Amino acid sequence: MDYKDFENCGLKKALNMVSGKWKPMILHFLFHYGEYRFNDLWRSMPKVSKKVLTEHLRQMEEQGLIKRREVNGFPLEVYYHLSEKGRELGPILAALDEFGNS
Amino acid sequence: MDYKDFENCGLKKALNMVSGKWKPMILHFLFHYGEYRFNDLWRSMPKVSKKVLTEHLRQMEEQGLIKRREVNGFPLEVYYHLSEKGRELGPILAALDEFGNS
DNA sequence: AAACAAAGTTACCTAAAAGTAACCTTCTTG
DNA sequence: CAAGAAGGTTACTTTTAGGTAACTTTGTTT
Repeated sequence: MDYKDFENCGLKKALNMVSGKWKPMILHFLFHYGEYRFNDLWRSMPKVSKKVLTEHLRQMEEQGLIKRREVNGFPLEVYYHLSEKGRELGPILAALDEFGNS
Repeated sequence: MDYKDFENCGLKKALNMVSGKWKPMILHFLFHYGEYRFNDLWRSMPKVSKKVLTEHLRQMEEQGLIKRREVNGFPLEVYYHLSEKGRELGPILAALDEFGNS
C-alpha cells in the first residue's frame, strides 16, 4: 500500500475534474439550467475572466463532463450542457454539499 | 439563482477540505491505517515537503476532519487519525473514485 | 461606414500553492 | 560530548492558477 496506488486512482481523476476555481459553479449552472451559453455563464459569474472560463470549459469537455453545441447563425451561439457522465456527478456533489453543510 | 448561492455552500466547503495537493493521499493513508505518525506519513509520500504536510494536516484538523494525538516520551510521537466527521467522507470518496475510474 | 454582438484568443502580470534547505527543541544513545 | 530521532518552523524560491485588457472574426443593425 504505497503512494503509487494513488497516482492513477479514480479519486485523483475525479477531484481533478471538479477542481478549478469556477468548475463547481459551472456545474451548478448547467445542472440548474440544462443548457447555458458561454456569455450567459460568463455574466453569471462576474469575477471570472473569459480566459479562465474558456480553459475550464475546455478541460471539462475533454474529460467528458460537458458538451459543447454550436448554433450557426449570427452572432454564433455556443451552448454548453452536461454529458451523461456529467449528470452522474449529481448525487455525489449533493452528498458533498450535505457533508460540507453539516 | 445566482452566484451568491455559491459563496457559502456546503459543496464549496467540502471541496475545500479535500483540495490541496496531498490531502486525498493523507486521507487515503488514514483510512487505511487508522492511525499514522507524522514522519511515517511524510516518508510514505516521498515528494511532499514537511512544510506543506504540516499545513495540510493543520487545515484538516481545523476543519474537523482529523485529530492529532501526542504521545509524550522521547522522541515525542504525534499520531493522526480521522475524526468521526472525517470517516463520513469514506463513502463519498469511494463514489468519487468509482466515478473517476469509469 | 461605424457600432455592436458572440465567442473566443493573446500577451502580459499578479497571487497563491508548493518546494527547498537549513534550523530548532527535547531528550537518548554510542 | 557528538550524533541522531521526532515533529516541526523559517526564510526564501519556484511553479501554477488565475486575472487584465486589448484584439479577432463573422456578420447584422443603425
